[in-house]
Amino acid sequence: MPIIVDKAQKRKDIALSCKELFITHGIKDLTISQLAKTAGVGKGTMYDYFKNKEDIVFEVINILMVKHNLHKEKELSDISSTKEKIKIFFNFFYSKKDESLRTLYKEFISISLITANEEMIDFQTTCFENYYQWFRQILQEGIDKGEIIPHSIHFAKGLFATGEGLFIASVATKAIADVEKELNIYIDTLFQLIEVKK
Amino acid sequence: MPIIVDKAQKRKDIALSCKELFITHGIKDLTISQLAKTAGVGKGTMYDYFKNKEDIVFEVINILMVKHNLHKEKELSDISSTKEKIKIFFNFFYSKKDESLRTLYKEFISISLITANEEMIDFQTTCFENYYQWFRQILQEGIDKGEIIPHSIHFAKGLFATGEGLFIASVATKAIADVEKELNIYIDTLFQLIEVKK
Amino acid sequence: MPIIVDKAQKRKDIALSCKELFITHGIKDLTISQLAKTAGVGKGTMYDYFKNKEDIVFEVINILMVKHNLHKEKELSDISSTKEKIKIFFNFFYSKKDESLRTLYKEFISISLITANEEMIDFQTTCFENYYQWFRQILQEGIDKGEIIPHSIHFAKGLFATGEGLFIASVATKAIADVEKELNIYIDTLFQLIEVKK
Amino acid sequence: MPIIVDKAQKRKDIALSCKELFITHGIKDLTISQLAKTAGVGKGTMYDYFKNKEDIVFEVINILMVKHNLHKEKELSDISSTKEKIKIFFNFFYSKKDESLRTLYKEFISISLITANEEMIDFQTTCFENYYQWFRQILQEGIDKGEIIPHSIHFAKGLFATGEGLFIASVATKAIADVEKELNIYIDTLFQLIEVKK
DNA sequence: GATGAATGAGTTTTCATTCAT
DNA sequence: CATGAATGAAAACTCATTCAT
Repeated sequence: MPIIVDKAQKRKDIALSCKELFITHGIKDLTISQLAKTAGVGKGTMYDYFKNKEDIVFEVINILMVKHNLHKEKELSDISSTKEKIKIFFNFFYSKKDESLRTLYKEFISISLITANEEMIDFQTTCFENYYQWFRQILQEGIDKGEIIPHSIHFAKGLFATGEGLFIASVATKAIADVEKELNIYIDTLFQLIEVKK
Repeated sequence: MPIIVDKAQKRKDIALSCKELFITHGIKDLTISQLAKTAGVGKGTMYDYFKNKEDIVFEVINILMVKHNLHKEKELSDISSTKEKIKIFFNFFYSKKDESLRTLYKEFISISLITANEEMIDFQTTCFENYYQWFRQILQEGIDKGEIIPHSIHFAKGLFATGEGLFIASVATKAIADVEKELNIYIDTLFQLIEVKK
Repeated sequence: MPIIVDKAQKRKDIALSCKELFITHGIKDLTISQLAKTAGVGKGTMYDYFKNKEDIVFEVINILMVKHNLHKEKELSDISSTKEKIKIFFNFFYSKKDESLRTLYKEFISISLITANEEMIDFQTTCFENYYQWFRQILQEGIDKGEIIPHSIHFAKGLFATGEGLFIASVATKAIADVEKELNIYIDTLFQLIEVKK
Repeated sequence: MPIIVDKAQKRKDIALSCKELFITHGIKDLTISQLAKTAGVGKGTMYDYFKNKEDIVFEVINILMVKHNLHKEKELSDISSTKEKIKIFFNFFYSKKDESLRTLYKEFISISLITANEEMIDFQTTCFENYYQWFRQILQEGIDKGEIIPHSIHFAKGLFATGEGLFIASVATKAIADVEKELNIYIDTLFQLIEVKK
């Protein structure tokens, strides 16, 4: 009787074994050989489960993202203030806890910008829309509760973009020394305008 | 007596010869050999003027950026409305005219995120601060003219980040079909809040 | 199940295939490509088994040295005269039979003098000490048999050095037309002094 | 009126300017560019005075050798003991004072063993014969003075070879920790045999 | 199902040498 | 006389991918 392997699970297992290596060594400098050795499988096996190196990164990000989202969802459920929710969301861009995912995310954006294959774009699109919907919902709830003005719903897309833009600037330049501070300034300034004065 | 060459000028000349190739073929897929051939010089000559491939991109971006800035400055001087100025600034992210620089800029961000050498970071920092100051000045002038509320000055950094964030999202995802529209929505929404109602 | 290869054996096999080429063309003028082609393997395979070109030479010398030593040991066992033994030992430096190893050895010394990595030095040290011990033993046996005076034991290190020095001079100059003759003169002169007169 | 340049002198001047660089950086790792810059002349000029890089090394060694020989000759003239003279000669292989020339000499031997062009061989031959004659003369004088036995004249060639052999072994192996000591052991042992007992 | 041995195209980079001025 | 700009051949080395077992 042949051994039946849960392909999807093994794919996840291999990807997770590689996670640490990706975080410590960066994506670019890793070879399939190293990754295979780390995962404790043969090089050929890597190709049974992944199309190529990017595909592995892809899976790792995917796993971490899902985990991160679950966590964030829970975190958000405890918060009632709209502004606070937005801030909670944004702490991905600076919290110590998310450092490894952030490192990976940075590299993933970099790869996405150059080698934009369909799957990557689809994945990034899903992510973006997921977060966009999140913002939409948070803002809508705030509007419904009368916390913020109805108009603020239009900031949903822009808000995420601002976070990502500041994050990238903080990584690629010395102009943003403290992302957290800058994000907070931005959010505070915005909320002074959109909060309903009672 | 030997020929004395204006090194800086020749560097610029070579870089410009490569510009088109970079735009059409992308940075990653070009080899020094191809670039040298295109520039009509030997491979060794390339290494006399540039440290490596990135250094060439660097020079190209630099040249185009300076040119772009000069042009934008002129463009802005004809405009008096603060909101319009911001929009003018942002059309870099979607105007047909800036497409090639944009393509390059995208790849440059990508490289910056991964191979962060000191020079690149410094260049990116200069760019960021340059644009940040621009926004600051535009907003300050608007405030001084009584067009927008004093508080809006705090959006300076965030505004550029929003532009860049939306741009990246537009490149890496399908979620932003029309950057121009999204940017305009964002700016319009924001200005409704910061414009001084008369 | 994958093919499991005896790495050490294959290393030896490849090295031996390259032997002839090294001898006829010299080390310096050979490229990994040529060597790979000669060995009938791919360039990458060469790098699977050897760190670099020097490492291949290293293995070749190693193999030939071991073989040579075994042979010499046998040759020496048939001889009883101390002087004759020394001569037998030295014929490495001129015998027709050892020409190829000698050619390689010459190049190896050359490399050792310039690129002194730890492994090479260790190998050379082992060789030197091996031969030194040989001389020591030969001389000691001669002393024990009453053939030569006890004092001669101090020549052990010097003797090997003299051989090597004359060999190098014979390769690098025209001053030593006939190494065999010079070595014999030296040995004969020395033995006239250290032989116990009966 | 054209400037008349003393070709031979300028050749010497350039070579001497390069001396330090050769000693500190080794021959192999220096480029003509660096040497030209160090000598304060153009690359083209280097080719006016030297055939190639080896030719420069050649000239440097030549100059240093001549200087060294003059010095040694003077040193020897103050000594009367034959044994002491031999030792004085050999201290080239370990004295602190000759370290730079020795470093260069080592590399020169290395080059000679591989790229044996006619001129190098001729130069090495001249050197060898020069030293050989020196030893011959020292020994002959010792014989004439009745210090050492007539037979010792046959050691002339061998003696130099022993020195060189020990030197090379000391550079390429860990087996000769203290060249000075080994050389002295060798000479002392030999002189016990060839000195005329009074 | 799994493996790891084998590959070779492809790229970067160096540097001796030439030669127009 | 002197120069340094320009060259391009040449070499080392990497690594994603294949495939026989």
